[in-house]
Amino acid sequence: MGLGYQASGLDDSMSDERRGRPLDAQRNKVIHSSTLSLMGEYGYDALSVERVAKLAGVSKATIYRRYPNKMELVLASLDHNLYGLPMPDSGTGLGDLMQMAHMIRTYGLNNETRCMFGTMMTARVRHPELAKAVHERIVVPRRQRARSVLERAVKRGELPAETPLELVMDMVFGAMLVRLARGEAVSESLAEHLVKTVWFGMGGR
Amino acid sequence: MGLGYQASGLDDSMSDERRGRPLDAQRNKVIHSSTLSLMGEYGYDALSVERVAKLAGVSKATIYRRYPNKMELVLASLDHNLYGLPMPDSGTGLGDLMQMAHMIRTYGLNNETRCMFGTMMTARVRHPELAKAVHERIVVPRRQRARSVLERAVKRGELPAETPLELVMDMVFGAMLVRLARGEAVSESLAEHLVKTVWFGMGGR
DNA sequence: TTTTTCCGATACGATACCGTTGCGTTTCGC
DNA sequence: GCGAAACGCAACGGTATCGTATCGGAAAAA
Repeated sequence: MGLGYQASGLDDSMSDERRGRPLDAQRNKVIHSSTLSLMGEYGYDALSVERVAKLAGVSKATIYRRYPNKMELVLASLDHNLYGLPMPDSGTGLGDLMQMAHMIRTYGLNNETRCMFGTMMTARVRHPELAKAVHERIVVPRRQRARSVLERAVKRGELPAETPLELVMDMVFGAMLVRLARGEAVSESLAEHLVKTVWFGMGGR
Repeated sequence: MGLGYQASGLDDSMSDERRGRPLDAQRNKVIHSSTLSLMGEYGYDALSVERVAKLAGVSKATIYRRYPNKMELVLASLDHNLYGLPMPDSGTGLGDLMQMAHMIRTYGLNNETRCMFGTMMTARVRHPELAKAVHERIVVPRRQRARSVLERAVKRGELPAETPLELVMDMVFGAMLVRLARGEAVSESLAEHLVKTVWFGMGGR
């Protein structure tokens, strides 16, 4: 993408040919995680570089030595702190979908997700590149995984070939998200009901 | 509640006993609509009173003469600019649900909705009263209407008595919302597919 | 008519944040 | 060790915003 800070030698894969003391990789991590943590608490607008520095126990100059501005700091943090995405494999499509719903319910319904999604929605007009980045680096991978799972179900003949898979995922995640937005819990039985409604409503078996 | 500006005589229902020139009701309207318009464009954080004043063609002092601070301005604007909520009545529960989905699709999938919902999500930690206000004054009335429609369908025997009506609404609106968040359109046929999936998945007839 | 209050304009202080810079110190490659 | 660059600290200029205050003029109640 040609981001400025990469030209400064931050790129991991390339050998650092600068002479003096190198950037401390340990500090990169704490900066990234602090940034994401505050993003999940405040959202982009109310996130300040000073707070990131304080939380990370790092000087502000140390941050600006790595990234030219706040936006690049956030974008880089999004890149470097992606958790793993385990592929469910219960043997049946319905079981897989249920497992994914369970994972969302367990790990995805928290302040971070709500704030990150809220930021993505609010930012679309004023900070389109931020919205795009959150979408590409957080939303897309998860949707891609879900799509793979559902495509497998179609191949198995558990779902009709013409099933709009996008809609399946939108219904499951969307329903959970609006409850998260309202601050309401998603019980295990509700999640189960949700998945079954979508699955059988789509003609699954 | 004891809001400051009500003590200043802004309360509509009570007779204004102050002596001099009264507040211009015409200016109230333009201030409220300007506030909501900018809320739908920027979100709460990036909303500035100066911008509201400029858009409304009004002095900043005129705003602060009415509301003690930015938060009260936004809360009051949310109160005073609620559009009507027509009740669908197509004769069948499925038709009603379809009509509601159509209304959301036509009037609800825009920048304002996205930004307002995003603000509600992002604000929940730092501005809980704002999130609560958006919820109570925008979300709740719409959900109440949807619930009434679905309860009628249950009474008619078109939906099982034990149907979790909350979930029905969450699925329909949630699926549309996540598409809105991603900036993707909701076609007429997709909305139809969505509603039918929920309806028949829930055991409707 | 008198008095009270609104209104627009404008300036103001306070605060917060961005991004930059300088300095003395520390760490690392060579 | 030497030199180069990172690091923490701190200060800075610039900008934006909040909320207050002051002013002259206009409007409307009393």
